[in-house]
Amino acid sequence: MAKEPVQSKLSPSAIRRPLLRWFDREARDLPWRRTRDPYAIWISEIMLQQTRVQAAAPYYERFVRRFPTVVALARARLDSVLKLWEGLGYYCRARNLHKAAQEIVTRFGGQLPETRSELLSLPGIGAYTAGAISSIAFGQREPLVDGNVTRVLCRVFRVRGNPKEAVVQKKLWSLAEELLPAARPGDFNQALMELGSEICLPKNPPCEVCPLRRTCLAKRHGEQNRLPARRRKKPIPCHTVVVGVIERNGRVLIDKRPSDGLLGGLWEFPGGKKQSGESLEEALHREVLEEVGIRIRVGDSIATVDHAYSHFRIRLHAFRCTYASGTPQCLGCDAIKWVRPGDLRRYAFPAANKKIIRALLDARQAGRRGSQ
DNA sequence: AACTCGGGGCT
DNA sequence: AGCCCAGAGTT
Repeated sequence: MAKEPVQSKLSPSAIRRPLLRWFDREARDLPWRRTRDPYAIWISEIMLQQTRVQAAAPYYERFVRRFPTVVALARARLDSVLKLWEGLGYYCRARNLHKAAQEIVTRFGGQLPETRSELLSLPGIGAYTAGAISSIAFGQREPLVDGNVTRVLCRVFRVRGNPKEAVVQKKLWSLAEELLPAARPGDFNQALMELGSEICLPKNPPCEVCPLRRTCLAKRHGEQNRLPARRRKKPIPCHTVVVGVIERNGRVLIDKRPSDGLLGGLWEFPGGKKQSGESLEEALHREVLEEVGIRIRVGDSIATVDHAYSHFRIRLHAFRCTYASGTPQCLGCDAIKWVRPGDLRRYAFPAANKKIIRALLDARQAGRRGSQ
């Protein structure tokens, strides 16, 4: 007995033809669509993981200009890769990219592998990215499912389960595979994502201009705003964080975060989470002593910054401090350094720290003007 | 299956 | 104040 198709109600060609025709007419002119270099396409796909096109585009341009080949990236220092990645988020992507480049040199002679399974063996390349590179860069008939494709398929085929569940995921991948044509698989995959990004929006999609308006089952049932099924999210905690810009002899102290974990490999000002019952100043004394082993004097506030991460948020208080006593040592970090404020730009900092740096340099500039 | 891991733009 | 984004890796 032959295996039954996952969804036989809609014929593949009823979706392929209008979708590809629409894509040929409406596809955005994106930087990574102007190249056929698998290396460049790989870079773009890593940058686009959980990241909007508009956010990734300028990073992509800078990155491929600075590191034009696999070999150039493999030879680069990780710190310079992180500096180029600064502000883009999910910094493990930069570490995996660097490591994968070195593996491509040693295992594949510097050429990106073409098969899905070989691509999957590289760090930072999962199911989606393996499908994207093999189909877009190498023209192979490999499906992909991302957030956009999930929304499109859940609506067109009226899939009502929670897309986070494994059984629903499996169904979506099966649908994507069945729809995929042998000709132009890369364009078809991009067309599905483009539709999710431009027409099949999360809320109030403009179905009347959608190329799939005649086949979409969600539209037929008026359920396009209820699919895909929403998952409830837990409330996220808010932490109070305090950091010190510690000055000594015209330099400030920064430390490098451990390479694994949150914001790994980036630099920051010493500090940490305030505990309940503790004042901001007490917390700062304690955290600085625990992290870099010195005693400080706490001065004026520089800035207070609210910042949201994926699964928690912080209110960050930054204080101007001066060194008091003790020898700086690397207790809860990978490295420490005294740097001139003007050299802070050379180091990769998290976004919340960048806001502090800006406030710091602005105040410094104002001080100079005032003294003249 | 549930967590961890950023940052920004839109509603 | 959530929601979502061309997801991957770990537990």
